[in-house]
Amino acid sequence: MLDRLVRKLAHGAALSENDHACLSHIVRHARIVEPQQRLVDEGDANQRVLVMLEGWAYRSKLLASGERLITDLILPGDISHVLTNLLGYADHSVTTLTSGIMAEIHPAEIEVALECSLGLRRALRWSSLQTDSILRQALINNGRRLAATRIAHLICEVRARLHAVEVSVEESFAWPLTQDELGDVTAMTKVHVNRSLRVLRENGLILLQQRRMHVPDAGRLAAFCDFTPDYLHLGYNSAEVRRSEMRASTMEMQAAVRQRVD
Amino acid sequence: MLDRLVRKLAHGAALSENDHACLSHIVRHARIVEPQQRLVDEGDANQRVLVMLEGWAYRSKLLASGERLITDLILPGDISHVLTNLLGYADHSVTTLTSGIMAEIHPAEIEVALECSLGLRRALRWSSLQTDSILRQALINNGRRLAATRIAHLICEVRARLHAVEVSVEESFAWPLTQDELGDVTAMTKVHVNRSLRVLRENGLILLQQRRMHVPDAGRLAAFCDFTPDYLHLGYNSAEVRRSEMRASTMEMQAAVRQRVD
DNA sequence: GTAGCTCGCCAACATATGTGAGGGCCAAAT
DNA sequence: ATTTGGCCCTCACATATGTTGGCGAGCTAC
Repeated sequence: MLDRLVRKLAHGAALSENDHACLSHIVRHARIVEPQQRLVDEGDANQRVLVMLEGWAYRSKLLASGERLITDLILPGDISHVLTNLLGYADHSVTTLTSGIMAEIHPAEIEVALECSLGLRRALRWSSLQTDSILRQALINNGRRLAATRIAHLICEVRARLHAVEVSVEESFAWPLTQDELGDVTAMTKVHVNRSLRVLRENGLILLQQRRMHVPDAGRLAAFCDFTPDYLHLGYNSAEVRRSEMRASTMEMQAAVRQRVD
Repeated sequence: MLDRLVRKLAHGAALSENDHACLSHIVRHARIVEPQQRLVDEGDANQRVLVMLEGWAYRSKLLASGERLITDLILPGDISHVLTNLLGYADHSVTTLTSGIMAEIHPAEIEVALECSLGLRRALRWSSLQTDSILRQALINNGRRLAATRIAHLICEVRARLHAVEVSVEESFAWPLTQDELGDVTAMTKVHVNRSLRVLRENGLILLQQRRMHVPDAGRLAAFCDFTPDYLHLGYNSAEVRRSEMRASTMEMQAAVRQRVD
Protein backbone atom coordinates (compact mmCIF):
# COMPACT_ATOMS: atom_id res chain seq x y z
CA MET A 1 0.00 0.00 0.00
CA LEU A 2 2.97 2.26 0.57
CA ASP A 3 4.16 1.54 -2.89
CA ARG A 4 3.54 4.93 -4.49
CA LEU A 5 4.87 6.85 -1.53
CA VAL A 6 8.06 4.85 -1.34
CA ARG A 7 8.65 5.14 -5.06
CA LYS A 8 8.09 8.85 -4.94
CA LEU A 9 10.41 9.52 -2.02
CA ALA A 10 13.07 7.30 -3.52
CA HIS A 11 13.51 9.96 -6.19
CA GLY A 12 14.63 12.36 -3.48
CA ALA A 13 16.78 10.31 -1.15
CA ALA A 14 18.00 6.80 -0.58
CA LEU A 15 15.92 5.26 2.18
CA SER A 16 17.42 2.71 4.56
CA GLU A 17 15.49 -0.11 6.15
CA ASN A 18 15.13 1.98 9.26
CA ASP A 19 13.71 4.82 7.18
CA HIS A 20 11.19 2.44 5.67
CA ALA A 21 10.18 1.26 9.10
CA CYS A 22 9.60 4.84 10.28
CA LEU A 23 7.56 5.53 7.18
CA SER A 24 5.38 2.46 7.62
CA HIS A 25 4.85 3.39 11.23
CA ILE A 26 3.58 6.91 10.67
CA VAL A 27 1.22 6.02 7.84
CA ARG A 28 -0.19 2.91 9.51
CA HIS A 29 -3.65 4.46 9.98
CA ALA A 30 -4.68 4.83 6.38
CA ARG A 31 -8.31 5.08 5.39
CA ILE A 32 -10.49 5.09 2.33
CA VAL A 33 -11.65 8.46 1.01
CA GLU A 34 -14.53 9.26 -1.34
CA PRO A 35 -14.45 11.41 -4.50
CA GLN A 36 -15.18 15.11 -3.98
CA GLN A 37 -14.52 14.86 -0.27
CA ARG A 38 -13.25 18.00 1.42
CA LEU A 39 -10.27 16.98 3.54
CA VAL A 40 -9.06 20.37 4.72
CA ASP A 41 -10.82 23.70 4.62
CA GLU A 42 -9.08 27.02 4.07
CA GLY A 43 -8.85 28.60 7.48
CA ASP A 44 -9.02 25.37 9.48
CA ALA A 45 -6.81 25.35 12.52
CA ASN A 46 -5.88 21.94 11.32
CA GLN A 47 -2.60 20.35 12.12
CA ARG A 48 -2.75 17.05 10.34
CA VAL A 49 -0.38 16.05 7.60
CA LEU A 50 -2.02 14.13 4.78
CA VAL A 51 -0.38 11.49 2.65
CA MET A 52 -2.14 10.42 -0.49
CA LEU A 53 -1.33 6.75 -0.95
CA GLU A 54 -3.73 6.19 -3.83
CA GLY A 55 -6.00 8.51 -5.78
CA TRP A 56 -6.04 12.14 -6.84
CA ALA A 57 -6.82 15.28 -4.89
CA TYR A 58 -6.20 18.99 -5.27
CA ARG A 59 -5.43 22.08 -3.25
CA SER A 60 -7.48 25.16 -3.99
CA LYS A 61 -7.95 28.72 -2.87
CA LEU A 62 -10.96 30.97 -3.15
CA LEU A 63 -11.18 34.68 -3.82
CA ALA A 64 -13.75 36.84 -2.07
CA SER A 65 -15.55 37.07 -5.41
CA GLY A 66 -16.09 33.33 -5.27
CA GLU A 67 -13.62 32.57 -8.03
CA ARG A 68 -11.54 29.51 -7.43
CA LEU A 69 -8.14 28.31 -8.48
CA ILE A 70 -6.64 24.89 -8.08
CA THR A 71 -3.04 25.58 -7.18
CA ASP A 72 -1.76 22.05 -7.45
CA LEU A 73 -2.77 18.49 -7.97
CA ILE A 74 -2.02 15.83 -5.39
CA LEU A 75 -1.21 12.54 -7.07
CA PRO A 76 -0.56 9.08 -5.64
CA GLY A 77 2.46 9.18 -3.34
CA ASP A 78 2.21 12.91 -2.75
CA ILE A 79 2.32 14.42 0.67
CA SER A 80 -0.14 17.19 1.24
CA HIS A 81 0.08 19.84 3.79
CA VAL A 82 3.59 18.91 4.72
CA LEU A 83 4.63 19.94 8.17
CA THR A 84 1.80 22.34 8.34
CA ASN A 85 1.79 21.95 12.07
CA LEU A 86 4.11 24.94 12.07
CA LEU A 87 1.44 27.21 10.64
CA GLY A 88 -1.51 28.34 12.66
CA TYR A 89 -4.12 27.40 10.08
CA ALA A 90 -4.56 26.06 6.59
CA ASP A 91 -4.05 28.61 3.82
CA HIS A 92 -5.78 26.45 1.24
CA SER A 93 -8.38 23.71 0.96
CA VAL A 94 -7.73 20.11 0.01
CA THR A 95 -10.36 18.08 -1.82
CA THR A 96 -10.27 14.59 -3.30
CA LEU A 97 -11.02 14.04 -6.96
CA THR A 98 -11.24 10.27 -6.92
CA SER A 99 -11.71 7.71 -4.24
CA GLY A 100 -8.43 6.71 -2.73
CA ILE A 101 -6.39 5.79 0.30
CA MET A 102 -5.13 8.46 2.60
CA ALA A 103 -3.07 8.46 5.75
CA GLU A 104 -3.44 11.19 8.31
CA ILE A 105 -0.44 11.85 10.50
CA HIS A 106 -0.44 13.58 13.82
CA PRO A 107 2.18 16.34 14.11
CA ALA A 108 3.89 14.73 17.07
CA GLU A 109 4.45 11.58 15.04
CA ILE A 110 5.96 13.58 12.24
CA GLU A 111 8.36 15.15 14.69
CA VAL A 112 9.39 11.79 16.07
CA ALA A 113 9.82 10.26 12.65
CA LEU A 114 11.96 13.16 11.50
CA GLU A 115 14.15 12.87 14.56
CA CYS A 116 14.56 9.15 14.00
CA SER A 117 15.31 9.11 10.34
CA LEU A 118 17.86 11.08 8.38
CA GLY A 119 16.58 9.59 5.15
CA LEU A 120 13.09 10.80 5.92
CA ARG A 121 14.32 14.30 6.72
CA ARG A 122 16.08 14.36 3.37
CA ALA A 123 13.13 12.91 1.52
CA LEU A 124 10.67 15.38 2.97
CA ARG A 125 12.94 18.31 2.29
CA TRP A 126 13.29 17.10 -1.27
CA SER A 127 9.55 16.69 -1.57
CA SER A 128 9.05 20.20 -0.36
CA LEU A 129 11.52 21.54 -2.91
CA GLN A 130 9.79 19.61 -5.64
CA THR A 131 6.48 21.15 -4.64
CA ASP A 132 8.03 24.61 -4.88
CA SER A 133 9.43 23.82 -8.27
CA ILE A 134 6.09 22.59 -9.55
CA LEU A 135 4.38 25.72 -8.27
CA ARG A 136 6.94 27.93 -10.02
CA GLN A 137 6.46 26.04 -13.24
CA ALA A 138 2.71 26.49 -12.93
CA LEU A 139 3.24 30.21 -12.51
CA ILE A 140 5.20 30.57 -15.70
CA ASN A 141 2.85 28.26 -17.58
CA ASN A 142 -0.30 30.03 -16.62
CA GLY A 143 1.31 33.42 -16.93
CA ARG A 144 3.19 33.16 -20.18
CA ARG A 145 1.63 30.51 -22.37
CA LEU A 146 -1.45 30.26 -24.51
CA ALA A 147 -4.36 28.12 -23.42
CA ALA A 148 -3.78 25.00 -25.53
CA THR A 149 -0.11 24.89 -24.56
CA ARG A 150 -0.97 25.34 -20.89
CA ILE A 151 -3.26 22.36 -20.96
CA ALA A 152 -0.81 20.27 -22.94
CA HIS A 153 1.91 21.07 -20.43
CA LEU A 154 -0.27 20.04 -17.53
CA ILE A 155 -1.01 16.74 -19.23
CA CYS A 156 2.69 16.12 -19.76
CA GLU A 157 3.44 16.95 -16.15
CA VAL A 158 0.77 14.64 -14.79
CA ARG A 159 1.98 11.87 -17.08
CA ALA A 160 5.53 12.29 -15.85
CA ARG A 161 4.50 12.41 -12.21
CA LEU A 162 2.30 9.34 -12.53
CA HIS A 163 5.06 7.53 -14.37
CA ALA A 164 7.44 8.36 -11.53
CA VAL A 165 5.27 6.44 -9.09
CA GLU A 166 4.73 3.64 -11.55
CA VAL A 167 1.18 4.31 -12.59
CA SER A 168 0.91 3.08 -16.14
CA VAL A 169 0.45 5.91 -18.62
CA GLU A 170 1.25 4.07 -21.80
CA GLU A 171 -1.45 4.82 -24.32
CA SER A 172 -3.95 6.32 -21.92
CA PHE A 173 -4.56 6.92 -18.26
CA ALA A 174 -7.39 7.88 -15.90
CA TRP A 175 -8.14 11.59 -15.97
CA PRO A 176 -10.66 12.45 -13.26
CA LEU A 177 -10.80 16.21 -13.90
CA THR A 178 -13.93 17.72 -15.44
CA GLN A 179 -13.37 20.51 -17.94
CA ASP A 180 -14.48 22.96 -15.32
CA GLU A 181 -11.91 21.70 -12.83
CA LEU A 182 -9.26 21.67 -15.53
CA GLY A 183 -10.04 25.33 -16.06
CA ASP A 184 -9.50 25.98 -12.39
CA VAL A 185 -6.06 24.39 -12.65
CA THR A 186 -4.97 26.25 -15.75
CA ALA A 187 -6.61 29.56 -14.85
CA MET A 188 -9.20 29.80 -17.58
CA THR A 189 -12.94 29.30 -18.06
CA LYS A 190 -14.47 25.95 -18.89
CA VAL A 191 -15.59 27.32 -22.26
CA HIS A 192 -12.03 28.09 -23.20
CA VAL A 193 -10.86 24.75 -21.88
CA ASN A 194 -13.34 23.16 -24.24
CA ARG A 195 -12.08 25.22 -27.20
CA SER A 196 -8.47 24.41 -26.38
CA LEU A 197 -9.10 20.70 -25.95
CA ARG A 198 -10.66 20.71 -29.38
CA VAL A 199 -7.51 22.24 -30.83
CA LEU A 200 -5.39 19.56 -29.19
CA ARG A 201 -7.77 16.86 -30.40
CA GLU A 202 -7.86 18.19 -33.95
CA ASN A 203 -4.07 18.15 -34.04
CA GLY A 204 -4.11 14.53 -32.98
CA LEU A 205 -2.23 15.32 -29.80
CA ILE A 206 -4.72 13.99 -27.29
CA LEU A 207 -8.12 12.40 -27.01
CA LEU A 208 -10.11 12.87 -23.83
CA GLN A 209 -13.00 10.46 -23.51
CA GLN A 210 -14.94 9.14 -20.56
CA ARG A 211 -12.47 10.53 -18.10
CA ARG A 212 -9.54 8.86 -19.79
CA MET A 213 -6.70 10.81 -21.35
CA HIS A 214 -5.32 9.25 -24.50
CA VAL A 215 -1.90 10.43 -25.64
CA PRO A 216 -0.95 8.65 -28.83
CA ASP A 217 2.50 10.23 -29.06
CA ALA A 218 3.89 11.62 -25.82
CA GLY A 219 6.99 13.01 -27.52
CA ARG A 220 4.91 15.04 -29.94
CA LEU A 221 2.78 16.40 -27.11
CA ALA A 222 5.88 17.34 -25.12
CA ALA A 223 7.32 19.07 -28.17
CA PHE A 224 4.11 20.97 -28.76
CA CYS A 225 4.22 22.58 -25.32
CA ASP A 226 7.96 22.57 -24.87
CA PHE A 227 7.80 20.29 -21.86
CA THR A 228 11.03 19.24 -20.20
CA PRO A 229 10.75 17.20 -17.02
CA ASP A 230 13.84 18.67 -15.36
CA TYR A 231 11.90 20.77 -12.92
CA LEU A 232 10.27 17.68 -11.44
CA HIS A 233 13.65 16.58 -10.15
CA LEU A 234 12.91 12.95 -10.75
CA GLY A 235 15.59 10.38 -11.46
CA TYR A 236 18.14 12.91 -10.42
CA ASN A 237 21.20 10.83 -11.02
CA SER A 238 20.63 10.73 -14.74
CA ALA A 239 19.32 14.25 -14.98
CA GLU A 240 22.18 15.46 -17.15
CA VAL A 241 21.81 12.67 -19.63
CA ARG A 242 18.09 12.91 -19.92
CA ARG A 243 18.21 16.63 -20.33
CA SER A 244 20.47 16.52 -23.36
CA GLU A 245 18.50 13.64 -24.87
CA MET A 246 15.32 15.56 -24.35
CA ARG A 247 16.67 18.70 -26.00
CA ALA A 248 17.72 16.82 -29.09
CA SER A 249 14.40 15.11 -29.54
CA THR A 250 12.53 18.29 -28.68
CA MET A 251 14.15 20.19 -31.53
CA GLU A 252 13.17 17.48 -34.00
CA MET A 253 9.62 17.41 -32.70
CA GLN A 254 9.24 21.14 -32.83
CA ALA A 255 10.31 21.20 -36.43
CA ALA A 256 7.79 18.48 -37.19
CA VAL A 257 4.97 20.27 -35.44
CA ARG A 258 5.80 23.58 -37.05
CA GLN A 259 5.53 21.92 -40.43
CA ARG A 260 2.17 20.43 -39.53
CA VAL A 261 0.74 23.68 -38.21
CA ASP A 262 1.67 25.68 -41.32
CA MET B 1 23.58 42.70 10.10
CA LEU B 2 21.50 39.61 10.84
CA ASP B 3 18.68 41.81 11.91
CA ARG B 4 16.26 41.17 9.05
CA LEU B 5 16.92 37.45 9.00
CA VAL B 6 16.37 37.06 12.73
CA ARG B 7 13.20 39.11 12.64
CA LYS B 8 11.87 37.10 9.77
CA LEU B 9 12.59 33.70 11.28
CA ALA B 10 11.16 34.82 14.62
CA HIS B 11 7.77 34.81 12.90
CA GLY B 12 8.13 31.09 12.40
CA ALA B 13 9.71 29.78 15.58
CA ALA B 14 11.13 30.91 18.87
CA LEU B 15 14.91 30.89 18.60
CA SER B 16 17.10 30.11 21.59
CA GLU B 17 20.52 31.58 22.17
CA ASN B 18 22.01 28.44 20.80
CA ASP B 19 19.91 28.80 17.67
CA HIS B 20 21.11 32.36 17.26
CA ALA B 21 24.70 31.23 17.58
CA CYS B 22 24.22 28.61 14.89
CA LEU B 23 22.63 31.17 12.64
CA SER B 24 25.44 33.68 13.10
CA HIS B 25 27.95 30.99 12.39
CA ILE B 26 26.56 29.83 9.07
CA VAL B 27 26.04 33.31 7.66
CA ARG B 28 29.40 34.69 8.81
CA HIS B 29 30.75 35.03 5.27
CA ALA B 30 28.42 37.68 3.95
CA ARG B 31 29.38 39.83 1.01
CA ILE B 32 28.18 42.87 -0.88
CA VAL B 33 26.26 42.29 -4.09
CA GLU B 34 25.57 44.69 -6.96
CA PRO B 35 22.24 45.47 -8.59
CA GLN B 36 21.29 43.27 -11.55
CA GLN B 37 23.82 40.66 -10.60
CA ARG B 38 23.04 37.10 -11.59
CA LEU B 39 23.57 34.93 -8.52
CA VAL B 40 22.31 31.59 -9.79
CA ASP B 41 21.61 30.47 -13.31
CA GLU B 42 18.83 28.09 -14.29
CA GLY B 43 20.51 24.76 -14.86
CA ASP B 44 23.53 25.43 -12.68
CA ALA B 45 24.70 22.41 -10.77
CA ASN B 46 24.91 24.80 -7.92
CA GLN B 47 24.53 23.71 -4.37
CA ARG B 48 24.81 26.92 -2.40
CA VAL B 49 22.08 28.27 -0.21
CA LEU B 50 21.69 32.04 -0.40
CA VAL B 51 20.51 34.28 2.39
CA MET B 52 19.54 37.83 1.52
CA LEU B 53 20.46 39.91 4.53
CA GLU B 54 19.77 43.26 2.86
CA GLY B 55 18.41 44.22 -0.54
CA TRP B 56 15.97 42.80 -3.06
CA ALA B 57 16.39 40.00 -5.58
CA TYR B 58 14.12 37.77 -7.62
CA ARG B 59 13.82 34.24 -8.92
CA SER B 60 12.91 33.83 -12.55
CA LYS B 61 12.36 31.21 -15.17
CA LEU B 62 12.65 31.41 -18.94
CA LEU B 63 10.59 29.74 -21.63
CA ALA B 64 12.17 28.45 -24.80
CA SER B 65 10.49 31.37 -26.59
CA GLY B 66 12.56 33.74 -24.48
CA GLU B 67 9.63 34.92 -22.39
CA ARG B 68 10.43 35.41 -18.77
CA LEU B 69 8.50 35.27 -15.54
CA ILE B 70 9.59 36.36 -12.11
CA THR B 71 8.15 33.72 -9.84
CA ASP B 72 8.92 35.40 -6.56
CA LEU B 73 10.65 38.34 -4.97
CA ILE B 74 13.38 37.84 -2.43
CA LEU B 75 13.23 40.56 0.22
CA PRO B 76 15.55 41.34 3.14
CA GLY B 77 15.70 38.39 5.52
CA ASP B 78 14.57 35.89 2.90
CA ILE B 79 16.36 32.67 2.27
CA SER B 80 16.75 31.78 -1.34
CA HIS B 81 17.28 28.40 -2.73
CA VAL B 82 16.64 26.75 0.58
CA LEU B 83 18.23 23.37 0.95
CA THR B 84 18.69 23.16 -2.73
CA ASN B 85 21.63 20.93 -2.12
CA LEU B 86 19.15 18.09 -2.41
CA LEU B 87 18.39 18.87 -6.02
CA GLY B 88 20.81 18.16 -8.79
CA TYR B 89 20.64 21.61 -10.32
CA ALA B 90 18.88 24.94 -10.06
CA ASP B 91 15.42 25.03 -11.61
CA HIS B 92 15.36 28.82 -11.70
CA SER B 93 17.67 31.81 -11.83
CA VAL B 94 18.27 34.29 -9.04
CA THR B 95 19.15 37.91 -9.79
CA THR B 96 19.59 40.91 -7.54
CA LEU B 97 17.50 44.02 -8.03
CA THR B 98 19.35 46.33 -5.68
CA SER B 99 22.75 46.26 -4.09
CA GLY B 100 22.67 44.34 -0.86
CA ILE B 101 24.33 41.96 1.52
CA MET B 102 24.20 38.26 0.88
CA ALA B 103 25.51 35.23 2.66
CA GLU B 104 26.35 32.06 0.82
CA ILE B 105 26.18 28.85 2.79
CA HIS B 106 27.86 25.61 1.93
CA PRO B 107 25.54 22.60 2.01
CA ALA B 108 27.62 20.79 4.62
CA GLU B 109 27.28 23.74 6.96
CA ILE B 110 23.55 23.75 6.53
CA GLU B 111 23.42 20.09 7.45
CA VAL B 112 25.49 20.65 10.57
CA ALA B 113 23.46 23.65 11.65
CA LEU B 114 20.22 21.77 11.18
CA GLU B 115 21.49 18.88 13.26
CA CYS B 116 22.56 21.24 16.02
CA SER B 117 19.52 23.41 16.29
CA LEU B 118 15.90 22.42 16.69
CA GLY B 119 14.82 26.06 16.45
CA LEU B 120 16.56 26.40 13.11
CA ARG B 121 14.95 23.24 11.78
CA ARG B 122 11.59 24.65 12.75
CA ALA B 123 12.33 28.09 11.36
CA LEU B 124 13.51 26.76 8.03
CA ARG B 125 10.54 24.45 7.69
CA TRP B 126 8.28 27.38 8.45
CA SER B 127 10.09 29.54 5.93
CA SER B 128 9.64 26.87 3.32
CA LEU B 129 5.91 26.66 4.05
CA GLN B 130 5.61 30.42 3.80
CA THR B 131 7.30 30.33 0.41
CA ASP B 132 4.78 27.75 -0.76
CA SER B 133 1.93 29.83 0.50
CA ILE B 134 3.21 32.94 -1.28
CA LEU B 135 3.59 30.99 -4.51
CA ARG B 136 0.03 29.69 -4.25
CA GLN B 137 -1.27 33.16 -3.63
CA ALA B 138 0.63 34.39 -6.68
CA LEU B 139 -1.01 31.67 -8.74
CA ILE B 140 -4.50 32.69 -7.81
CA ASN B 141 -3.67 36.39 -8.18
CA ASN B 142 -2.19 36.12 -11.61
CA GLY B 143 -4.75 33.59 -12.70
CA ARG B 144 -7.98 35.05 -11.44
CA ARG B 145 -7.65 38.79 -11.02
CA LEU B 146 -7.58 41.77 -13.35
CA ALA B 147 -4.37 43.62 -13.97
CA ALA B 148 -4.80 46.61 -11.64
CA THR B 149 -5.86 44.38 -8.77
CA ARG B 150 -2.93 42.06 -9.36
CA ILE B 151 -0.49 44.90 -9.10
CA ALA B 152 -2.22 46.35 -6.06
CA HIS B 153 -2.08 43.00 -4.35
CA LEU B 154 1.61 42.65 -5.03
CA ILE B 155 2.22 46.07 -3.53
CA CYS B 156 0.26 45.13 -0.41
CA GLU B 157 2.18 41.89 -0.07
CA VAL B 158 5.57 43.55 -0.40
CA ARG B 159 4.53 46.18 2.14
CA ALA B 160 3.50 43.50 4.59
CA ARG B 161 6.64 41.46 4.09
CA LEU B 162 8.90 44.49 4.45
CA HIS B 163 7.00 45.54 7.54
CA ALA B 164 7.54 42.08 9.02
CA VAL B 165 11.30 42.59 8.90
CA GLU B 166 11.02 46.13 10.16
CA VAL B 167 11.70 48.01 6.98
CA SER B 168 9.76 51.24 7.28
CA VAL B 169 6.87 51.41 4.82
CA GLU B 170 4.96 54.29 6.38
CA GLU B 171 4.10 56.75 3.64
CA SER B 172 6.42 55.37 1.01
CA PHE B 173 9.16 52.84 0.48
CA ALA B 174 11.88 51.99 -2.03
CA TRP B 175 10.53 50.17 -5.08
CA PRO B 176 13.38 48.99 -7.27
CA LEU B 177 11.28 47.26 -9.95
CA THR B 178 10.99 48.82 -13.39
CA GLN B 179 7.60 48.57 -15.06
CA ASP B 180 9.00 45.88 -17.29
CA GLU B 181 10.14 43.81 -14.32
CA LEU B 182 6.83 44.41 -12.59
CA GLY B 183 5.16 42.95 -15.65
CA ASP B 184 7.35 39.88 -15.36
CA VAL B 185 6.15 39.43 -11.78
CA THR B 186 2.46 39.90 -12.50
CA ALA B 187 2.45 38.09 -15.83
CA MET B 188 1.62 40.96 -18.15
CA THR B 189 3.35 43.25 -20.61
CA LYS B 190 4.99 46.49 -19.63
CA VAL B 191 2.42 48.42 -21.65
CA HIS B 192 -0.36 46.97 -19.63
CA VAL B 193 1.54 47.53 -16.40
CA ASN B 194 1.74 51.18 -17.37
CA ARG B 195 -1.99 51.37 -18.09
CA SER B 196 -2.82 49.67 -14.81
CA LEU B 197 -0.50 51.86 -12.76
CA ARG B 198 -2.28 54.84 -14.26
CA VAL B 199 -5.60 53.48 -13.07
CA LEU B 200 -4.23 53.03 -9.56
CA ARG B 201 -2.71 56.50 -9.65
CA GLU B 202 -5.89 58.15 -10.93
CA ASN B 203 -7.82 56.50 -8.11
CA GLY B 204 -5.39 57.98 -5.61
CA LEU B 205 -4.35 54.53 -4.45
CA ILE B 206 -0.64 54.75 -5.18
CA LEU B 207 1.98 57.05 -6.59
CA LEU B 208 5.10 55.55 -8.08
CA GLN B 209 7.86 58.06 -8.57
CA GLN B 210 11.61 57.76 -8.85
CA ARG B 211 11.57 54.17 -7.73
CA ARG B 212 9.62 54.97 -4.61
CA MET B 213 6.17 53.57 -3.97
CA HIS B 214 3.87 55.99 -2.20
CA VAL B 215 0.79 54.49 -0.55
CA PRO B 216 -1.26 57.26 1.04
CA ASP B 217 -3.86 54.91 2.50
CA ALA B 218 -2.80 51.30 2.90
CA GLY B 219 -6.22 50.25 4.11
CA ARG B 220 -7.89 51.58 1.00
CA LEU B 221 -5.36 49.84 -1.22
CA ALA B 222 -5.87 46.56 0.64
CA ALA B 223 -9.63 46.93 0.31
CA PHE B 224 -9.30 47.63 -3.41
CA CYS B 225 -7.55 44.34 -4.06
CA ASP B 226 -9.06 42.36 -1.25
CA PHE B 227 -5.72 41.76 0.42
CA THR B 228 -5.61 39.83 3.67
CA PRO B 229 -2.19 39.03 5.07
CA ASP B 230 -3.16 35.67 6.58
CA TYR B 231 -1.37 33.65 3.96
CA LEU B 232 1.94 35.22 4.92
CA HIS B 233 1.73 33.49 8.30
CA LEU B 234 3.30 36.43 10.08
CA GLY B 235 2.29 37.68 13.49
CA TYR B 236 2.74 34.26 14.87
CA ASN B 237 0.72 33.09 17.77
CA SER B 238 3.04 32.43 20.67
CA ALA B 239 0.53 30.21 22.46
CA GLU B 240 0.46 27.99 19.42
CA VAL B 241 4.21 27.62 19.37
CA ARG B 242 4.40 26.89 23.07
CA ARG B 243 1.87 24.14 22.56
CA SER B 244 3.88 22.49 19.81
CA GLU B 245 7.03 22.83 21.88
CA MET B 246 5.32 20.87 24.60
CA ARG B 247 4.40 18.23 22.12
CA ALA B 248 7.97 18.10 20.98
CA SER B 249 9.14 17.41 24.48
CA THR B 250 7.01 14.35 25.04
CA MET B 251 8.65 11.18 26.25
CA GLU B 252 8.38 9.78 22.78
CA MET B 253 10.33 12.63 21.40
CA GLN B 254 13.05 12.44 24.00
CA ALA B 255 13.44 8.77 23.35
CA ALA B 256 13.65 9.41 19.67
CA VAL B 257 16.35 12.00 20.07
CA ARG B 258 18.34 9.78 22.40
CA GLN B 259 18.20 7.05 19.82
CA ARG B 260 19.47 9.38 17.15
CA VAL B 261 22.40 10.51 19.26
CA ASP B 262 23.62 6.94 19.70
C1' DG C 1 -41.88 8.22 -18.11
C1' DT C 2 -40.44 12.66 -16.75
C1' DA C 3 -38.15 16.11 -14.28
C1' DG C 4 -33.93 17.76 -12.92
C1' DC C 5 -29.14 17.62 -12.81
C1' DT C 6 -24.24 17.62 -14.45
C1' DC C 7 -21.25 17.64 -18.09
C1' DG C 8 -19.52 18.22 -22.79
C1' DC C 9 -20.05 20.97 -26.71
C1' DC C 10 -20.79 25.06 -29.52
C1' DA C 11 -21.76 29.99 -31.35
C1' DA C 12 -22.07 35.12 -31.04
C1' DC C 13 -20.55 38.75 -28.98
C1' DA C 14 -17.77 41.54 -25.28
C1' DT C 15 -13.52 42.85 -23.31
C1' DA C 16 -9.01 42.51 -21.05
C1' DT C 17 -4.70 42.26 -22.50
C1' DG C 18 -0.99 41.94 -26.17
C1' DT C 19 1.53 44.10 -30.23
C1' DG C 20 3.95 47.49 -32.62
C1' DA C 21 5.25 51.99 -32.99
C1' DG C 22 6.64 56.32 -31.50
C1' DG C 23 7.68 60.58 -28.45
C1' DG C 24 9.78 62.64 -24.32
C1' DC C 25 12.92 62.75 -20.53
C1' DC C 26 17.20 62.05 -18.42
C1' DA C 27 21.71 60.25 -17.26
C1' DA C 28 25.92 58.25 -19.07
C1' DA C 29 29.11 57.92 -22.68
C1' DT C 30 31.72 60.02 -26.51
C1' DA D 1 27.54 69.44 -27.67
C1' DT D 2 25.93 65.39 -29.33
C1' DT D 3 24.73 60.74 -29.16
C1' DT D 4 23.12 56.69 -26.99
C1' DG D 5 20.27 53.94 -24.31
C1' DG D 6 17.03 52.98 -20.68
C1' DC D 7 12.76 53.96 -18.92
C1' DC D 8 8.16 55.99 -18.72
C1' DC D 9 4.21 57.09 -21.25
C1' DT D 10 0.65 56.85 -24.88
C1' DC D 11 -2.04 55.62 -29.13
C1' DA D 12 -4.23 52.49 -32.60
C1' DC D 13 -5.05 48.19 -33.61
C1' DA D 14 -5.01 42.89 -33.04
C1' DT D 15 -6.28 38.87 -30.55
C1' DA D 16 -6.77 35.59 -26.78
C1' DT D 17 -9.88 34.79 -23.56
C1' DG D 18 -14.34 35.77 -20.98
C1' DT D 19 -19.53 35.95 -21.01
C1' DT D 20 -23.95 34.59 -22.02
C1' DG D 21 -26.93 31.48 -23.67
C1' DG D 22 -28.31 27.39 -25.73
C1' DC D 23 -28.49 22.22 -27.12
C1' DG D 24 -28.12 17.34 -26.21
C1' DA D 25 -26.47 13.05 -23.88
C1' DG D 26 -26.36 10.60 -19.85
C1' DC D 27 -27.68 9.81 -15.16
C1' DT D 28 -30.66 9.76 -10.92
C1' DA D 29 -34.87 10.56 -8.22
C1' DC D 30 -39.45 10.19 -8.08
